Amino acid sequence: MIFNTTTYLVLGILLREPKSGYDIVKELASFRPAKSSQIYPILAKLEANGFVDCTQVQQDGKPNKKVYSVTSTGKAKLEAWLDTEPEPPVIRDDFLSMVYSVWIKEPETLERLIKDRKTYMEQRLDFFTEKLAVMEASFPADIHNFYSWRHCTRLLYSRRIAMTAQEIEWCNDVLKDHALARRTTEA
Amino acid sequence: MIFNTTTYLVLGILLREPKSGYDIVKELASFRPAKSSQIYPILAKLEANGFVDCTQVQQDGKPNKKVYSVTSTGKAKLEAWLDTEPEPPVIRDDFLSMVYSVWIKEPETLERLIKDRKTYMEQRLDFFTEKLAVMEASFPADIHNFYSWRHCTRLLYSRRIAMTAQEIEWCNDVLKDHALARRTTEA
DNA sequence: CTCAGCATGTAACCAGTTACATGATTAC
DNA sequence: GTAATCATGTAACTGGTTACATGCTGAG
Repeated sequence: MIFNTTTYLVLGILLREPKSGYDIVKELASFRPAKSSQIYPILAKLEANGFVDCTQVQQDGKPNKKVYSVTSTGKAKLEAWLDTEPEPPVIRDDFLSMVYSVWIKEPETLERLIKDRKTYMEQRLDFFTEKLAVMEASFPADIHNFYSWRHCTRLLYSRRIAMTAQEIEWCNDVLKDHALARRTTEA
Repeated sequence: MIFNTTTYLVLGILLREPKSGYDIVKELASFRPAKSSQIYPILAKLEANGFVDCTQVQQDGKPNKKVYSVTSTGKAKLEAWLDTEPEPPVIRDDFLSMVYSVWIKEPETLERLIKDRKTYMEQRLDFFTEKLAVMEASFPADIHNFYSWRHCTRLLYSRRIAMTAQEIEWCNDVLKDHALARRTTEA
Protein backbone atom coordinates (compact mmCIF):
# COMPACT_ATOMS: atom_id res chain seq x y z
CA MET A 1 0.00 0.00 0.00
CA ILE A 2 1.13 3.55 -0.85
CA PHE A 3 1.57 5.95 2.07
CA ASN A 4 1.29 9.54 1.02
CA THR A 5 1.42 12.54 3.34
CA THR A 6 -2.34 12.65 3.77
CA THR A 7 -2.33 9.01 4.86
CA TYR A 8 0.28 9.79 7.52
CA LEU A 9 -1.77 12.77 8.66
CA VAL A 10 -4.86 10.59 9.05
CA LEU A 11 -2.79 8.15 11.10
CA GLY A 12 -1.52 11.06 13.22
CA ILE A 13 -5.03 12.34 13.86
CA LEU A 14 -6.28 8.88 14.89
CA LEU A 15 -3.28 8.38 17.17
CA ARG A 16 -4.13 11.52 19.10
CA GLU A 17 -7.62 10.19 19.62
CA PRO A 18 -9.83 7.63 17.78
CA LYS A 19 -12.26 9.27 15.36
CA SER A 20 -14.71 8.66 12.53
CA GLY A 21 -14.00 9.65 8.92
CA TYR A 22 -16.41 12.53 9.31
CA ASP A 23 -14.54 13.83 12.36
CA ILE A 24 -11.18 13.53 10.56
CA VAL A 25 -12.46 15.78 7.80
CA LYS A 26 -13.50 18.36 10.40
CA GLU A 27 -10.13 18.14 12.17
CA LEU A 28 -8.27 18.66 8.89
CA ALA A 29 -10.45 21.56 7.74
CA SER A 30 -8.57 24.37 9.49
CA PHE A 31 -5.02 23.53 8.45
CA ARG A 32 -5.10 21.07 5.54
CA PRO A 33 -8.60 20.79 4.07
CA ALA A 34 -9.60 17.45 2.52
CA LYS A 35 -12.91 16.16 1.23
CA SER A 36 -14.65 13.10 2.63
CA SER A 37 -14.28 11.45 -0.78
CA GLN A 38 -10.54 11.45 -0.17
CA ILE A 39 -10.59 10.39 3.48
CA TYR A 40 -12.97 7.40 3.32
CA PRO A 41 -10.90 5.45 0.77
CA ILE A 42 -7.75 6.14 2.81
CA LEU A 43 -9.43 4.73 5.94
CA ALA A 44 -10.60 1.66 4.03
CA LYS A 45 -7.08 0.99 2.78
CA LEU A 46 -5.53 1.56 6.21
CA GLU A 47 -7.99 -0.91 7.73
CA ALA A 48 -7.52 -3.51 4.98
CA ASN A 49 -3.76 -3.42 5.65
CA GLY A 50 -4.01 -3.58 9.43
CA PHE A 51 -2.76 -0.08 10.24
CA VAL A 52 -6.04 0.89 11.92
CA ASP A 53 -8.87 -0.93 13.71
CA CYS A 54 -12.52 -0.05 13.27
CA THR A 55 -15.44 -0.24 15.73
CA GLN A 56 -19.07 0.40 14.83
CA VAL A 57 -20.61 2.87 17.29
CA GLN A 58 -24.38 3.03 17.73
CA GLN A 59 -25.78 6.53 18.27
CA ASP A 60 -29.32 7.74 18.94
CA GLY A 61 -30.64 10.70 17.05
CA LYS A 62 -27.61 10.47 14.74
CA PRO A 63 -26.47 7.92 12.14
CA ASN A 64 -24.17 5.19 13.42
CA LYS A 65 -20.49 5.75 12.86
CA LYS A 66 -17.24 3.86 12.41
CA VAL A 67 -14.58 4.87 14.90
CA TYR A 68 -11.02 4.10 13.84
CA SER A 69 -7.97 3.70 16.08
CA VAL A 70 -4.31 3.11 15.19
CA THR A 71 -2.76 -0.35 15.66
CA SER A 72 0.84 -0.88 16.80
CA THR A 73 1.84 -1.50 13.16
CA GLY A 74 0.25 1.81 12.26
CA LYS A 75 2.08 3.64 15.02
CA ALA A 76 5.42 2.09 13.96
CA LYS A 77 4.79 3.23 10.37
CA LEU A 78 4.15 6.79 11.53
CA GLU A 79 7.24 6.78 13.75
CA ALA A 80 9.43 5.64 10.87
CA TRP A 81 8.10 8.47 8.70
CA LEU A 82 9.03 11.04 11.36
CA ASP A 83 12.67 9.98 10.99
CA THR A 84 12.71 10.88 7.28
CA GLU A 85 13.26 14.27 5.65
CA PRO A 86 10.13 16.24 4.72
CA GLU A 87 9.65 17.30 1.10
CA PRO A 88 9.93 21.04 0.44
CA PRO A 89 6.58 22.82 0.90
CA VAL A 90 4.25 23.34 -2.06
CA ILE A 91 2.20 26.54 -2.18
CA ARG A 92 -0.63 27.14 -4.66
CA ASP A 93 -1.76 30.67 -4.16
CA ASP A 94 -3.89 32.33 -6.83
CA PHE A 95 -3.40 35.65 -5.11
CA LEU A 96 0.34 35.57 -5.78
CA SER A 97 -0.22 34.61 -9.43
CA MET A 98 -2.55 37.58 -9.76
CA VAL A 99 -0.06 39.99 -8.19
CA TYR A 100 2.52 38.65 -10.67
CA SER A 101 0.50 40.05 -13.59
CA VAL A 102 -1.37 42.94 -12.02
CA TRP A 103 1.00 45.55 -13.51
CA ILE A 104 -1.00 45.30 -16.77
CA LYS A 105 -4.05 46.80 -14.99
CA GLU A 106 -4.65 50.16 -13.31
CA PRO A 107 -3.11 50.47 -9.80
CA GLU A 108 -6.62 50.21 -8.30
CA THR A 109 -6.69 46.51 -9.11
CA LEU A 110 -3.59 45.90 -7.02
CA GLU A 111 -5.08 47.94 -4.20
CA ARG A 112 -8.29 45.91 -4.21
CA LEU A 113 -6.35 42.64 -4.34
CA ILE A 114 -4.20 43.62 -1.34
CA LYS A 115 -7.13 44.95 0.68
CA ASP A 116 -9.10 41.74 0.18
CA ARG A 117 -6.07 39.68 1.10
CA LYS A 118 -5.59 41.68 4.26
CA THR A 119 -9.22 41.13 5.25
CA TYR A 120 -8.90 37.41 4.65
CA MET A 121 -5.69 37.24 6.69
CA GLU A 122 -7.22 39.23 9.54
CA GLN A 123 -10.04 36.70 9.73
CA ARG A 124 -7.55 33.84 9.81
CA LEU A 125 -5.53 35.62 12.49
CA ASP A 126 -8.61 36.03 14.69
CA PHE A 127 -9.56 32.40 14.15
CA PHE A 128 -6.18 30.99 15.17
CA THR A 129 -5.63 33.45 18.01
CA GLU A 130 -8.98 32.40 19.46
CA LYS A 131 -8.17 28.69 19.04
CA LEU A 132 -4.85 29.11 20.81
CA ALA A 133 -6.40 31.17 23.62
CA VAL A 134 -9.04 28.50 24.26
CA MET A 135 -6.42 25.77 24.37
CA GLU A 136 -4.15 27.79 26.67
CA ALA A 137 -7.03 28.34 29.08
CA SER A 138 -8.26 24.74 28.99
CA PHE A 139 -4.95 22.86 29.07
CA PRO A 140 -2.29 25.14 30.60
CA ALA A 141 -0.04 22.18 31.53
CA ASP A 142 -0.36 20.08 28.36
CA ILE A 143 0.70 22.83 25.98
CA HIS A 144 4.16 22.92 27.59
CA ASN A 145 4.53 19.16 27.93
CA PHE A 146 6.70 17.65 25.16
CA TYR A 147 4.86 14.36 25.34
CA SER A 148 1.41 15.86 24.90
CA TRP A 149 -0.01 16.34 21.40
CA ARG A 150 -1.31 19.72 22.53
CA HIS A 151 2.28 20.91 22.68
CA CYS A 152 2.57 20.26 18.95
CA THR A 153 -0.74 21.94 18.29
CA ARG A 154 0.45 24.98 20.24
CA LEU A 155 3.61 25.18 18.12
CA LEU A 156 1.61 24.98 14.90
CA TYR A 157 -0.89 27.62 16.08
CA SER A 158 1.85 30.01 17.16
CA ARG A 159 3.57 29.55 13.78
CA ARG A 160 0.36 30.18 11.93
CA ILE A 161 -0.37 33.29 13.96
CA ALA A 162 3.12 34.71 13.41
CA MET A 163 3.03 34.02 9.66
CA THR A 164 -0.44 35.49 9.23
CA ALA A 165 0.48 38.62 11.20
CA GLN A 166 3.55 39.00 8.98
CA GLU A 167 1.44 38.82 5.84
CA ILE A 168 -0.92 41.49 7.19
CA GLU A 169 2.10 43.69 7.89
CA TRP A 170 3.27 43.21 4.31
CA CYS A 171 -0.19 44.17 3.03
CA ASN A 172 0.00 47.36 5.08
CA ASP A 173 3.45 48.15 3.66
CA VAL A 174 2.21 47.70 0.10
CA LEU A 175 -0.85 49.86 0.78
CA LYS A 176 1.29 52.61 2.36
CA ASP A 177 3.67 52.55 -0.61
CA HIS A 178 0.70 52.75 -2.92
CA ALA A 179 -0.87 55.77 -1.22
CA LEU A 180 2.50 57.52 -1.19
CA ALA A 181 3.18 56.92 -4.88
CA ARG A 182 -0.26 58.21 -5.78
CA ARG A 183 0.17 61.44 -3.86
CA THR A 184 3.50 62.05 -5.64
CA THR A 185 1.90 61.42 -9.06
CA GLU A 186 -0.98 63.79 -8.32
CA ALA A 187 1.30 66.59 -7.06
CA MET B 1 -10.76 25.50 -23.33
CA ILE B 2 -10.26 25.29 -19.56
CA PHE B 3 -8.19 28.07 -17.97
CA ASN B 4 -6.68 27.02 -14.69
CA THR B 5 -4.34 29.13 -12.56
CA THR B 6 -1.22 27.67 -14.15
CA THR B 7 -2.53 28.59 -17.60
CA TYR B 8 -3.01 32.20 -16.44
CA LEU B 9 0.48 32.20 -14.97
CA VAL B 10 1.96 31.02 -18.28
CA LEU B 11 0.07 33.81 -20.03
CA GLY B 12 1.41 36.29 -17.45
CA ILE B 13 4.98 35.13 -17.97
CA LEU B 14 4.70 35.41 -21.76
CA LEU B 15 3.13 38.85 -21.49
CA ARG B 16 6.14 40.14 -19.57
CA GLU B 17 8.37 38.86 -22.31
CA PRO B 18 8.05 36.18 -25.05
CA LYS B 19 9.65 32.88 -24.05
CA SER B 20 10.02 29.22 -24.94
CA GLY B 21 8.43 26.41 -22.91
CA TYR B 22 11.83 25.57 -21.51
CA ASP B 23 12.33 29.16 -20.31
CA ILE B 24 8.86 29.24 -18.74
CA VAL B 25 9.75 26.20 -16.64
CA LYS B 26 12.89 27.97 -15.44
CA GLU B 27 10.98 31.17 -14.64
CA LEU B 28 8.40 29.22 -12.62
CA ALA B 29 10.99 27.17 -10.72
CA SER B 30 11.68 29.63 -7.90
CA PHE B 31 8.12 30.47 -6.89
CA ARG B 32 5.74 27.88 -8.35
CA PRO B 33 7.63 24.88 -9.73
CA ALA B 34 6.09 23.03 -12.69
CA LYS B 35 7.45 20.27 -14.91
CA SER B 36 7.89 20.63 -18.65
CA SER B 37 5.36 17.83 -19.15
CA GLN B 38 2.77 20.19 -17.71
CA ILE B 39 3.85 23.34 -19.53
CA TYR B 40 4.15 22.03 -23.11
CA PRO B 41 0.54 20.81 -23.35
CA ILE B 42 -0.66 24.14 -21.90
CA LEU B 43 1.27 26.04 -24.59
CA ALA B 44 -0.13 23.79 -27.31
CA LYS B 45 -3.70 24.45 -26.13
CA LEU B 46 -3.13 28.19 -25.78
CA GLU B 47 -1.80 28.29 -29.34
CA ALA B 48 -4.60 26.12 -30.77
CA ASN B 49 -7.13 28.54 -29.27
CA GLY B 50 -5.38 31.71 -30.41
CA PHE B 51 -4.32 33.04 -27.01
CA VAL B 52 -0.63 32.90 -27.94
CA ASP B 53 1.43 33.08 -31.16
CA CYS B 54 4.44 30.92 -31.83
CA THR B 55 7.63 31.60 -33.82
CA GLN B 56 10.33 29.04 -34.54
CA VAL B 57 13.74 30.44 -33.63
CA GLN B 58 16.89 28.95 -35.19
CA GLN B 59 19.87 28.73 -32.84
CA ASP B 60 23.43 27.60 -33.47
CA GLY B 61 25.06 25.27 -30.99
CA LYS B 62 21.67 24.75 -29.34
CA PRO B 63 18.45 23.05 -30.46
CA ASN B 64 15.92 25.30 -32.18
CA LYS B 65 13.14 26.65 -30.01
CA LYS B 66 9.56 27.84 -30.18
CA VAL B 67 9.11 31.33 -28.79
CA TYR B 68 5.57 32.16 -27.70
CA SER B 69 3.99 35.59 -27.29
CA VAL B 70 0.54 36.61 -26.07
CA THR B 71 -2.13 37.77 -28.54
CA SER B 72 -4.65 40.52 -27.76
CA THR B 73 -7.26 37.83 -27.02
CA GLY B 74 -4.82 36.28 -24.57
CA LYS B 75 -4.17 39.59 -22.86
CA ALA B 76 -7.92 40.29 -22.57
CA LYS B 77 -8.42 36.87 -20.97
CA LEU B 78 -5.71 37.58 -18.40
CA GLU B 79 -7.12 41.02 -17.64
CA ALA B 80 -10.58 39.57 -17.02
CA TRP B 81 -9.10 37.03 -14.59
CA LEU B 82 -7.44 39.81 -12.57
CA ASP B 83 -10.89 41.26 -11.87
CA THR B 84 -12.06 38.05 -10.18
CA GLU B 85 -11.52 36.90 -6.59
CA PRO B 86 -8.58 34.57 -5.97
CA GLU B 87 -9.23 31.17 -4.37
CA PRO B 88 -7.90 30.76 -0.81
CA PRO B 89 -4.28 29.54 -0.79
CA VAL B 90 -3.50 25.82 -0.59
CA ILE B 91 -0.42 24.75 1.36
CA ARG B 92 0.97 21.21 1.29
CA ASP B 93 3.79 21.10 3.77
CA ASP B 94 5.09 17.73 4.97
CA PHE B 95 7.06 19.49 7.66
CA LEU B 96 3.87 20.74 9.33
CA SER B 97 2.30 17.27 9.13
CA MET B 98 5.39 15.85 10.81
CA VAL B 99 5.33 18.44 13.60
CA TYR B 100 1.66 17.53 14.13
CA SER B 101 2.64 14.00 15.18
CA VAL B 102 6.15 14.48 16.54
CA TRP B 103 4.98 14.32 20.19
CA ILE B 104 5.01 10.50 19.88
CA LYS B 105 8.82 10.60 19.49
CA GLU B 106 11.63 11.79 21.78
CA PRO B 107 12.09 15.59 21.87
CA GLU B 108 15.27 15.22 19.78
CA THR B 109 13.19 14.45 16.70
CA LEU B 110 11.40 17.79 17.01
CA GLU B 111 14.73 19.53 17.48
CA ARG B 112 16.18 17.95 14.33
CA LEU B 113 13.05 18.78 12.33
CA ILE B 114 13.14 22.44 13.38
CA LYS B 115 16.89 22.80 12.81
CA ASP B 116 16.62 21.37 9.28
CA ARG B 117 13.69 23.64 8.56
CA LYS B 118 15.65 26.64 9.76
CA THR B 119 18.58 25.75 7.49
CA TYR B 120 16.24 25.35 4.52
CA MET B 121 14.57 28.69 5.24
CA GLU B 122 17.92 30.44 5.65
CA GLN B 123 18.92 29.23 2.19
CA ARG B 124 15.65 30.49 0.74
CA LEU B 125 16.10 33.82 2.50
CA ASP B 126 19.59 34.24 1.02
CA PHE B 127 18.33 33.29 -2.43
CA PHE B 128 15.48 35.82 -2.49
CA THR B 129 17.48 38.58 -0.78
CA GLU B 130 20.14 38.20 -3.46
CA LYS B 131 17.55 38.20 -6.25
CA LEU B 132 15.95 41.38 -4.90
CA ALA B 133 19.32 43.08 -4.45
CA VAL B 134 20.33 42.34 -8.04
CA MET B 135 17.04 43.69 -9.36
CA GLU B 136 17.25 46.81 -7.17
CA ALA B 137 20.74 47.52 -8.50
CA SER B 138 19.90 46.82 -12.16
CA PHE B 139 16.48 48.49 -12.41
CA PRO B 140 16.20 51.14 -9.67
CA ALA B 141 13.47 53.03 -11.54
CA ASP B 142 11.33 50.09 -12.72
CA ILE B 143 10.83 48.55 -9.31
CA HIS B 144 8.93 51.65 -8.15
CA ASN B 145 6.96 52.09 -11.35
CA PHE B 146 3.40 50.75 -11.08
CA TYR B 147 3.28 49.99 -14.78
CA SER B 148 6.47 47.92 -14.83
CA TRP B 149 6.31 44.18 -14.18
CA ARG B 150 9.41 44.55 -12.02
CA HIS B 151 7.31 46.44 -9.51
CA CYS B 152 5.18 43.31 -9.06
CA THR B 153 8.26 41.13 -8.83
CA ARG B 154 9.66 43.41 -6.13
CA LEU B 155 6.42 43.12 -4.11
CA LEU B 156 6.51 39.33 -4.37
CA TYR B 157 10.19 39.16 -3.40
CA SER B 158 9.71 41.44 -0.41
CA ARG B 159 6.75 39.35 0.73
CA ARG B 160 8.72 36.15 0.38
CA ILE B 161 11.65 37.60 2.29
CA ALA B 162 9.44 38.83 5.14
CA MET B 163 7.59 35.51 5.40
CA THR B 164 10.78 33.45 5.33
CA ALA B 165 12.44 35.64 7.98
CA GLN B 166 9.33 35.21 10.14
CA GLU B 167 9.53 31.42 9.84
CA ILE B 168 13.22 31.47 10.86
CA GLU B 169 12.26 33.56 13.89
CA TRP B 170 9.62 31.01 14.82
CA CYS B 171 12.20 28.20 14.50
CA ASN B 172 14.48 30.12 16.88
CA ASP B 173 11.63 30.56 19.37
CA VAL B 174 10.85 26.84 19.31
CA LEU B 175 14.54 25.96 19.73
CA LYS B 176 14.91 28.38 22.66
CA ASP B 177 11.81 26.94 24.33
CA HIS B 178 13.19 23.48 23.79
CA ALA B 179 16.59 24.23 25.36
CA LEU B 180 14.90 25.89 28.32
CA ALA B 181 12.52 23.01 28.96
CA ARG B 182 15.38 20.53 28.85
CA ARG B 183 17.44 22.44 31.38
CA THR B 184 14.46 22.52 33.76
CA THR B 185 13.92 18.76 33.37
CA GLU B 186 17.58 18.01 34.05
CA ALA B 187 17.74 20.27 37.11
C1' DC C 1 33.66 9.59 -22.28
C1' DT C 2 30.49 11.10 -19.15
C1' DC C 3 27.73 14.56 -17.31
C1' DA C 4 25.10 18.93 -17.41
C1' DG C 5 22.41 22.01 -20.12
C1' DC C 6 19.39 23.09 -24.05
C1' DA C 7 14.99 21.83 -26.13
C1' DT C 8 10.32 19.42 -27.01
C1' DG C 9 7.18 16.25 -26.19
C1' DT C 10 4.01 11.62 -24.79
C1' DA C 11 2.04 7.93 -21.63
C1' DA C 12 0.99 6.23 -17.37
C1' DC C 13 0.03 7.21 -13.00
C1' DC C 14 -1.05 9.56 -8.37
C1' DA C 15 -3.52 13.14 -5.60
C1' DG C 16 -7.37 15.60 -4.94
C1' DT C 17 -12.04 17.76 -6.30
C1' DT C 18 -16.81 17.78 -7.98
C1' DA C 19 -20.82 15.71 -8.32
C1' DC C 20 -23.80 12.29 -6.95
C1' DA C 21 -26.44 8.83 -3.86
C1' DT C 22 -28.64 7.84 0.57
C1' DG C 23 -31.02 8.84 4.78
C1' DA C 24 -32.08 10.37 9.59
C1' DT C 25 -32.56 14.51 12.95
C1' DT C 26 -32.83 19.12 14.50
C1' DA C 27 -33.48 24.00 14.18
C1' DC C 28 -35.71 27.95 11.85
C1' DG D 1 -40.91 22.93 4.18
C1' DT D 2 -36.18 23.69 3.86
C1' DA D 3 -31.72 24.13 5.30
C1' DA D 4 -27.91 22.41 8.23
C1' DT D 5 -25.55 18.72 10.59
C1' DC D 6 -24.43 13.93 11.07
C1' DA D 7 -22.62 9.99 8.53
C1' DT D 8 -20.58 6.96 4.65
C1' DG D 9 -19.41 6.16 0.38
C1' DT D 10 -18.68 5.83 -5.36
C1' DA D 11 -17.67 7.62 -10.21
C1' DA D 12 -15.90 10.80 -13.16
C1' DC D 13 -12.84 14.21 -13.74
C1' DT D 14 -8.80 17.81 -13.25
C1' DG D 15 -4.16 18.98 -11.98
C1' DG D 16 0.24 17.58 -11.58
C1' DT D 17 4.29 14.16 -11.33
C1' DT D 18 7.25 10.35 -12.92
C1' DA D 19 9.15 8.05 -16.33
C1' DC D 20 10.37 7.73 -20.92
C1' DA D 21 11.99 9.11 -25.81
C1' DT D 22 15.08 11.92 -28.66
C1' DG D 23 19.16 14.44 -29.89
C1' DC D 24 22.80 17.94 -30.00
C1' DT D 25 26.74 20.84 -27.66
C1' DG D 26 30.28 22.09 -24.48
C1' DA D 27 32.88 21.38 -20.20
C1' DG D 28 35.51 18.38 -17.19
